[in-house]
Amino acid sequence: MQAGAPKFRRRKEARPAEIVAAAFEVFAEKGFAGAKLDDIATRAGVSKGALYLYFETKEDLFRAVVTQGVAPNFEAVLAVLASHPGPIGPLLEMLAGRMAEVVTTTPVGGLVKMVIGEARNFPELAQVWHDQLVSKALGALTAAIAAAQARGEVKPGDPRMYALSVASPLLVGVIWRETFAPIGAEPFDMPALARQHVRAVLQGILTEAG
Amino acid sequence: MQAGAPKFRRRKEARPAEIVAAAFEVFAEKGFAGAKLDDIATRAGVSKGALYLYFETKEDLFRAVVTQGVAPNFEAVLAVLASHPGPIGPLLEMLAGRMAEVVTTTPVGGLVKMVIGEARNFPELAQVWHDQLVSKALGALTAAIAAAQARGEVKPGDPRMYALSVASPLLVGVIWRETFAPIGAEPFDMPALARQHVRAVLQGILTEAG
Amino acid sequence: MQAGAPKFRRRKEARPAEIVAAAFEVFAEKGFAGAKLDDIATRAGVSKGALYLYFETKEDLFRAVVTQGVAPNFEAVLAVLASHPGPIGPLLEMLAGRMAEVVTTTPVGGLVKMVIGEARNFPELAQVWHDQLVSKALGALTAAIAAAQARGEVKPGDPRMYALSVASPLLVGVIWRETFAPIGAEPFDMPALARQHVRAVLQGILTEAG
Amino acid sequence: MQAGAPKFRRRKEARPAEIVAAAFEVFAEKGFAGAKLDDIATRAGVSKGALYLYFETKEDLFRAVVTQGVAPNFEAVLAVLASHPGPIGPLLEMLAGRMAEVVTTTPVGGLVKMVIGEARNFPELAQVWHDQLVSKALGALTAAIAAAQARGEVKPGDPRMYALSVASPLLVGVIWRETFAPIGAEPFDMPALARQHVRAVLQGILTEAG
DNA sequence: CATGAATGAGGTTTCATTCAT
DNA sequence: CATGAATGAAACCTCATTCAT
Repeated sequence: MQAGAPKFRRRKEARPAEIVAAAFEVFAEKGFAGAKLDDIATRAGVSKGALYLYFETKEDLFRAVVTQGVAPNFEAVLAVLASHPGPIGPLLEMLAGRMAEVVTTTPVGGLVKMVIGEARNFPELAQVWHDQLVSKALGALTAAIAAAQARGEVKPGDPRMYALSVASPLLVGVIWRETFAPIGAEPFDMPALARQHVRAVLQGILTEAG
Repeated sequence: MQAGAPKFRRRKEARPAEIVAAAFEVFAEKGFAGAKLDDIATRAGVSKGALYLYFETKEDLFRAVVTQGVAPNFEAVLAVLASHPGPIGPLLEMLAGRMAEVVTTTPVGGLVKMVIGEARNFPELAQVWHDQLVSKALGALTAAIAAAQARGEVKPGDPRMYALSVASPLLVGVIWRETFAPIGAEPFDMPALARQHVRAVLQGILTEAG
Repeated sequence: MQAGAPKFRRRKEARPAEIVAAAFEVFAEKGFAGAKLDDIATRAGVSKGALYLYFETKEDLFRAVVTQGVAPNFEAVLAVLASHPGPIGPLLEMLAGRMAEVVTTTPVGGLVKMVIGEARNFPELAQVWHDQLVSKALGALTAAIAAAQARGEVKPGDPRMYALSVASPLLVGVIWRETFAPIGAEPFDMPALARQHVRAVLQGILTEAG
Repeated sequence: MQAGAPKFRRRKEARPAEIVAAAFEVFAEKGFAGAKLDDIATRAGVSKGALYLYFETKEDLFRAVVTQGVAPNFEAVLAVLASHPGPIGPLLEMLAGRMAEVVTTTPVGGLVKMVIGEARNFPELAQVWHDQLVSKALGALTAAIAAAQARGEVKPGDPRMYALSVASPLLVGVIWRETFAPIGAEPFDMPALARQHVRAVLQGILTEAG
C-alpha cells in the first residue's frame, strides 16, 4: 500500500450518475411503480442502502432520471434550431434529420414513455418537461415558422399548429417503438420517415392531378 | 320514481359495466399500479369483494378496461374509412374531422395513455390494440393512400409513412391533453388542428415564394 | 298440478344429512380450513345460503360431521364387546375381524384424521370423541382384559395398556391409508393385519427356540 | 453481561433456525391454516417481513418445519436399529425403550400430527416422511424380524405386519398425547407401555390356562 | 324454504425505507 | 461511505356470513 494506488476506491463522484443510469433502464422498462429499488441497486452495482446516500426517496430518484434526461435533449434540439435562421424549408429538413438521429441513437423514447405514463402522478415532472424542453422547442419552431410566414414563405395558418404538424410523426414513431415494436410490430425507419414527412408538409403530397 | 324503482335492486347484468367504467377512471388517473381496488370499488358503489365476483384479479380488470376500449373506437375509425372510396383529399378531410370529434368527445386519451404506459408490463394489451385497432386503421389508411397513388393523385413515397404523417398530430394532440393540459399548458383545438394539418399535408405549407 | 304430485319437492328431512355427507367428504379431503363452503354446497346440490338454514356456522357443520361419525361406529364396536363375555382369545379375534371390516368399509379414516388434525383447534370435538367413543371402547376392552386376568387367562400387567397393545395396529393401519397410501405407499391388508396381530399378542411371536 | 454481548446483534445464521423453531410451535398448535404469520414472527422475535427474508411463502416455511423434523428423528431411529444385530427379543426391548425415550423427550408428536393432518394438502411432505423416515425404519425393523424368522426365532407370518404390530402402540401413544391429553384424558406412561407391549408381542399375553 | 349477490374483516405478501455495523 | 438485515405500512385477495328477493 506504499505507493498509495487507489486500489479499491471507486470514483465517488461517478456514483450518482451510475445510479441514475441504472434507474433509467429499470424505470423505462417497468414504469415507476414496477421498478424495484433492489433491481436498480443491483444494476448500479451498489447496495440498496447506498441509493439513499444520494437520493432521498424513490420519487427523488425518478425525478433525477426524468429531469436529467431533459437537458441533453434540450441542447441538441435548440442548437439545431438556433443555428439555422435561413429559409424554412432547409431548416426543417435539417432539423428533422438531426432529430431522427437523436431519437434513434438515444434512449429518449423511454423518457417520453415515462413522462406520458406518470404525468398525472408526478405533475412536476410534466411541468419540467413542458417548461424546459417541449415548450421551448415548440416555441422556437413556432417562432421560426411565424418568421417564415412574415417573410411570405409559409401560407397563413396557426404557426403553433404547423409546428405540431411538423414534429408529431417523429414523436409517434418513438412511441411506436416503445409500445408496439416489443410485440413484433414493424417499426418505422425514423430518418426516412423524417425526410418524407418534412417534404410532405412543405410541398404537399398531392400531385397536380390530385 | 313513479314506477317504484326498487332501491336495492340486484343488477347482475349492469355491474360489470359499472365496475369497468369506474376502473377506467381510476386507471386513467393513476396508472395500473397506482390504482387502488378500494378506490375503484368505492367509485363503482360496491365493496372490494364484489370486484372479485366479476374479475379474477386486478390485472384481469385492467385488461377488461383496455380491451373493451378497443371495440368502440374501432367502429368509429373504420366506419369513416369504409364510407369514402372517393378522391383522397376530401376523404382525409372528412376523416380528420371525424377523428377530431371522436378524440374530443370520448375518453380515448386515457386509454392511449394506459396502453403506452403499460405496454411493457402487459404486452398482450399492446398486442390487442395493435392488432384490432392500430394496425387495421393504419392499414386502411395506407391502402387508401396507395390506391390514390395508383390513380395518380398522390406523389410517390411510402404510403405507410404518409399514413403516419397524416394521423400523428391528432394522436400527439390527445397525448398532449393527457400529459400537459393537467399542468396548465395551453391545449390544442383539435378540430382546427385536424383541419389545418390535413390541408398542410395535402398541399404543403410553402407558398410559391417559399 | 291437480294430481298433487310433489313435482319439485325435495325431501326436506333429507337435506341436513346430505349436507353433512358432502361436508364429510370435503373436510376429510382438505381439512377444516381448507374446506370451502362453496365446495360443500355444490357437492350437496344446494346453494351456499342453504347451508345456513341447517347449520349456524362452518364450525357447527364441522362439529356435526365429526360427532355424527361417532355414534354409528360406536354402536358397532360396543355391540361386539358386549355380546362376548366368554374367553378373551376368541373375543379379541372376533373383535379384530369386525373392526378390520369396519375400517375397511367405512370412511372412518377420514374422521380419525380430522379429529387428530383439529383436536387443538376444536377441543370439544376431541372431548366428544374421547368420551363417547374412544374412552368407552378402550374402557370396555380394558374391562374385558381385566376380567380375563381375574379368571387367570391373561398374564399380569396393566390391562389398559394391553388394550392399547391390541387396538393400535388397526388405528395405525387406518392412518397409514389416509397419509401414505395417497402418495403410492403400499397399504396394509387390514383383515390380515388384524388376524396376525391378535394372534401375536395372544401367544407371542417367539418360537420355543426364540 | 461481562463479555459485553451486543444487544442488537445481527445474526443472519441463527435467524432461520429461530424462525423454524417458532413456526414449529405455532404449526403444531394450530395446524397449517390456523397458524398466523404474525404469531410466528412475534414468537421468533422478528417482524412479519423478516420471515420473507428466509422463506418464500408460508408453505415454504411449513415445508422447512416438517422436513427439518425428519433428519433428527431419522438419526435416533436408525442408530438404535443398527446397533443391535443380536437375538430379536433383546433388540426389540432395547429399541422400544429408546423410542419411548425419544417420543417422550422430543416434540416428534407435533410433527406426526402435522404430517397426518396435512398429508393431503402437502403430498410432498408425506412423501419425504415416508421415504426418509417411516419407510426406512419400518424396512429395517421388517428386515430384523425376517432375519429372526430365518434363524427360527420368530414364528411364520408377514414380517412387515409384525413390524407394525411392534411399533404401533408407541405411535398411538404419541397421537394420544397430542389429541386427548390436552382435554384432560389420562396419558400413557410411554416407557412402561413400550416395555409391556414388547413383552406381550414377544411372548403373548395368555397364560397357559388362557 | 331457498337463492346467490354482496359484504368486509382478516390474512399473506411486497417493498420503500431505516440503521446498527 | 457503504452494507444489507430488518421493519411495518399498505395492498391484493379470500371466503364465511348475511339478506333482499
